[in-house]
Amino acid sequence: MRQQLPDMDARSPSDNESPWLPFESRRRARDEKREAVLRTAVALFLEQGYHRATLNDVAKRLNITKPALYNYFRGKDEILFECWAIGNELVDECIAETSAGVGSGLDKLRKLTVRYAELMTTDYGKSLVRFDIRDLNEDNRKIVQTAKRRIDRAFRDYIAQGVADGSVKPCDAKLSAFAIAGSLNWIGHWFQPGGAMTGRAVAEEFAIRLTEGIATTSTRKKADKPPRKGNASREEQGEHHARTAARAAGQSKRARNRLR
Amino acid sequence: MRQQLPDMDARSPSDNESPWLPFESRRRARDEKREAVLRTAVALFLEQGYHRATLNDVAKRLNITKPALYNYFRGKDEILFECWAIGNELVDECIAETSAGVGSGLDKLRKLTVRYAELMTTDYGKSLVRFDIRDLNEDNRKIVQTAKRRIDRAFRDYIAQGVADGSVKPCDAKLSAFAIAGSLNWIGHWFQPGGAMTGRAVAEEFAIRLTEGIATTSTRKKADKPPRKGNASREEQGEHHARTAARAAGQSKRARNRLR
DNA sequence: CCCGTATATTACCCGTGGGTAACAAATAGT
DNA sequence: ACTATTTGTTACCCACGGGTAATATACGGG
Repeated sequence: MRQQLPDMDARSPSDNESPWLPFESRRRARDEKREAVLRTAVALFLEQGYHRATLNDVAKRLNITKPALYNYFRGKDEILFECWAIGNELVDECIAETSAGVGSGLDKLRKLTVRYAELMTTDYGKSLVRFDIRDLNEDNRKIVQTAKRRIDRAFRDYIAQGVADGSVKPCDAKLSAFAIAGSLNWIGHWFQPGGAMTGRAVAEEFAIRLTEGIATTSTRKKADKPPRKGNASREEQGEHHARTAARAAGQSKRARNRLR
Repeated sequence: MRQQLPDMDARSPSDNESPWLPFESRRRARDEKREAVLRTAVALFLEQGYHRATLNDVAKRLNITKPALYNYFRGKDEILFECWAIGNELVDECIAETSAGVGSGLDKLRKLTVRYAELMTTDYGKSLVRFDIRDLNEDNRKIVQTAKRRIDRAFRDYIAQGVADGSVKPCDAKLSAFAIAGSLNWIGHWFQPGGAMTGRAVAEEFAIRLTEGIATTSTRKKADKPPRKGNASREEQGEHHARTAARAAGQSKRARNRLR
């Protein structure tokens, strides 16, 4: 009786994909649905704010009803935490990649800055800085706090390393890290896709701007030509999607938070 | 019957002053109480977050009960807005003072940066960046958005002015302003009084650090000696308190938001 | 001394939204 | 086909907190 026109849903195979087509054909992999919930939730939490966004809103956007969400999560705060956790995995990958690479302290600082900045233009990245830690339960709050310290440590270590190898002017690593990370975190508050600049463009601009104050070498090597259409940046975009896919596949640990 | 021991309250004349001594002697200037509500509310909203902090909490901390708050405010969101408005007045004063002064674009940018940074270490300053605009009604939200644009404009104008007069390297004023203001705004998220550095110390460090990247002249003139005990900085502290007092007295416009 | 106004209290309303219970439909295995 | 399991649904509970009504207390002016 509620068989509303299937044409409406067949119109877009990967539009803003919800695995739950209105009522029928809801056979699908569990984890796929779980991730769909998180995608929708993080978007809604960012749009409306965690407290204004209700679970009914989340469910409605997925063509299901609120109690169905409880098949995948214990409650609202767990959804919040899982959204954050995905963002955190992405940050961890940034740090891991950067640390694995070669280069001076300044090089690594810049590399991390670019990656982190671009992450801040995505939903899961924003969740790292716009969600309120106090909405989590005791355990998860501790996890988040520890992770935040880890990120801060990464910035600080690269700066200290740069001071040691001469690529960075002598400075207070702690304060410099706060200054840089703060500026990057703030991106998560104002960036909106669809604006004048892409996330990648913003990231590259910020990386230069934020590090040129403490670098010993001048940053002004190339002219101000916009880095559009460079095959290098195109390649990196591909890499980005590869990373996202890899994360989706390798969510190993969190994936078995299942209970039932 | 509820005459709880007056010793407990007589112990501290200016401790964490609430004009409502437990039950008696509640004759006091109206505006003084109104401001006390705001002081308490902003502190609580920052501690707990706006949605977790209840009006009962606010009232309890003032030794009164929830409905009494409605003698001074129409509702919770108006309290939030008024807290924000005080912070905004303080910012406006920073901008006005800076614009009134003399100096190059870089000088002004630095001056504003110092003042703004220090403001971010205070409760009312934090309210500017930690309160969620979406908790306000339509009208107030517009006011806040306009004010935010004004602040951004100030940073941008000083940078552009600096580029024009040669004190600032040629750069995209918009992005540079975002980078600087973002870093400063983030102070409001991590600074806690009682830490290793005072608000003023953080402010001065950030002002140097954030502007040295775009300045044409090197910032490294004086050594790293902490600027304590300088008569100039002492004078500025005095000036700061004078400003605070002036604001308390001259809240002219908002003060007659009275209705009844 | 009495009354009006301001300001506080107690008692209450009620919308909201997270969470649960009971039940139904689809799926997979045998 | 029959049944167990998964995964939905509908209907409900109830704690919480913003907001209001009715009322009491203090103060200030005639």
